Amino acid sequence: MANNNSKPSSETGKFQAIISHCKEYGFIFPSSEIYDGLQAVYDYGQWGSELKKNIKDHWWKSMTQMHENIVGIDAAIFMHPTTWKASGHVDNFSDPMIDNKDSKKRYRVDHLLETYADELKEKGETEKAENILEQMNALLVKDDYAGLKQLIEENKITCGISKTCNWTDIRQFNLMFSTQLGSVAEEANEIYLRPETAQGIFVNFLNVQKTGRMKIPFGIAQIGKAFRNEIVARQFLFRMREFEQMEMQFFIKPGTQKEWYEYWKEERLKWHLSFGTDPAKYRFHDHIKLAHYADAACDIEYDFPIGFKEVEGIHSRTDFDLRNHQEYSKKKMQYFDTEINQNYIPYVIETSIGLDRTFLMIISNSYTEEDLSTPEKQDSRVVMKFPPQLAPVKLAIFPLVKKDGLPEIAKEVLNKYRGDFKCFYEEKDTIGKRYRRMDAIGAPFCVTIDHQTKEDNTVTIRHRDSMKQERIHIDRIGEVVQKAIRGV
RNA sequence: GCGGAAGUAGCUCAUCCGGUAGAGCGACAGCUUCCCAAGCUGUAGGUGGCGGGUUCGAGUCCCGUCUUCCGCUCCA
Repeated sequence: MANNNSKPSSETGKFQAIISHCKEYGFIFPSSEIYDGLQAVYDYGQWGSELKKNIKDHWWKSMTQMHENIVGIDAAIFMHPTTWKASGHVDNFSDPMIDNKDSKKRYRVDHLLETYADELKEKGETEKAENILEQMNALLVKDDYAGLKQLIEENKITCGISKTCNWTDIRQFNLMFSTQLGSVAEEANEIYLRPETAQGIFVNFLNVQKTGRMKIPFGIAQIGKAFRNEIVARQFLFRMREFEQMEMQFFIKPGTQKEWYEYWKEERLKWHLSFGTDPAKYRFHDHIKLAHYADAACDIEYDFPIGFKEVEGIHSRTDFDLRNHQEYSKKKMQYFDTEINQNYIPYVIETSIGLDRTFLMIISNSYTEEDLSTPEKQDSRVVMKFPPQLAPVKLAIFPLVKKDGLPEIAKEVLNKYRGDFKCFYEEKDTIGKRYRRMDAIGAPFCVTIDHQTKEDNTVTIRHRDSMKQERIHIDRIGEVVQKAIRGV
């Protein structure tokens, strides 16, 4: 899979340009920037937060409003610590790592030893290989890092690059952030900030099923923050330590997971394409190596300026989570299916999309630099071609000049529509400058009130993408805008 | 975490061999302007990432530190 993701430098230049644009026009700021920022944490600015909210609303509606068998919840970020034992996050996401001092390469300790064991097996030394793996597992269970290092050194396991056995001490990288619950330090319990929102759904499975009288198959959707201590968190919004997920867990009858997995794959891709994006910008990536909880998994990848990257994951999670919660909590996580007169633990298909990644996807897909030069004059513009439904500002309202009563009429228009959708009023600078500023934040429409408006109640409405203008009656503005923002 | 590069006004950058910072764009106020940025006038913005050292004197030299970018490594 080596380098099919790499992009020419002009494309990484585009990524830089997008990052700059996001900061310059109030979409994204580095977190606590006045203190030099905080690595891999970002804040959403005045237009970014509008865009983000619009994406959320659109997803939420497509799940809970457009499906009668999907409901939403909003579970807390703090959860009982046992949740993460049951989910496997405590044991499966704290990998010991080791670095070779000469090549500076970093390895997962278990991978390093397993590779060595495989080599031994190839040479026919099966017994020795098994022995090493046995020792490794025993040491891993005890978190005996000194012992693991010793095991590596005793066997003279070398780095593939440097061919030396010059290793650092073993260090552990924890996926989850922890904090203390309880006001007195000594009595406080260590709890985690959730690394995924899904568990909030699983622990509420029975509550929702019973109080909502839900019948399988049904889904529970949730939007919320999650936190992960990534080893390397970079690439702008793509890999953040604090991020937001939009997840839906779909509970189904065991044995039907194949069909439902395929169904949701298709359904989710349709959602993405509903933005009018070029289908060639998307691809599925099927997982060969599956996470500990899945029996099938794929990603929907989008062709970012930095290459095809995962935006959404669709996982067939089996009954792993509910079964484990049943075990740890001693509460029956079962559903009585009246059709077959039987109890069972439902299987689950998960769709999990990164909100921040979706945001970055929409931004990347919308960001356009246009050369508008004519023989007489050099000209260019940057325009965010957002789907109108997602645009942070729907309508900009300008008086052509700020006199002759034009601002008064413009403000009447503003007051008429500001309750229906986000409007922006501006009366300074030349009309051209104002148009271009609106292009930069992606407002799909600008209306301009001019002297003719006073005579016949018509205004010009200017379309963002084509820059075309048309003259319409002042009472038709709302209808034109509404039609566009319904049409995603 | 490692290697490389960089950090000067909101943005892009300049300041030659150390002598207490300057431009364009932008912003703001006003003028002009009857529909697509770069007409006119004026104003405000920098303890040169931060800390220390050398020096009569440091944005400029040295050390440390933080942050960002590129590459490597790792991954729900």
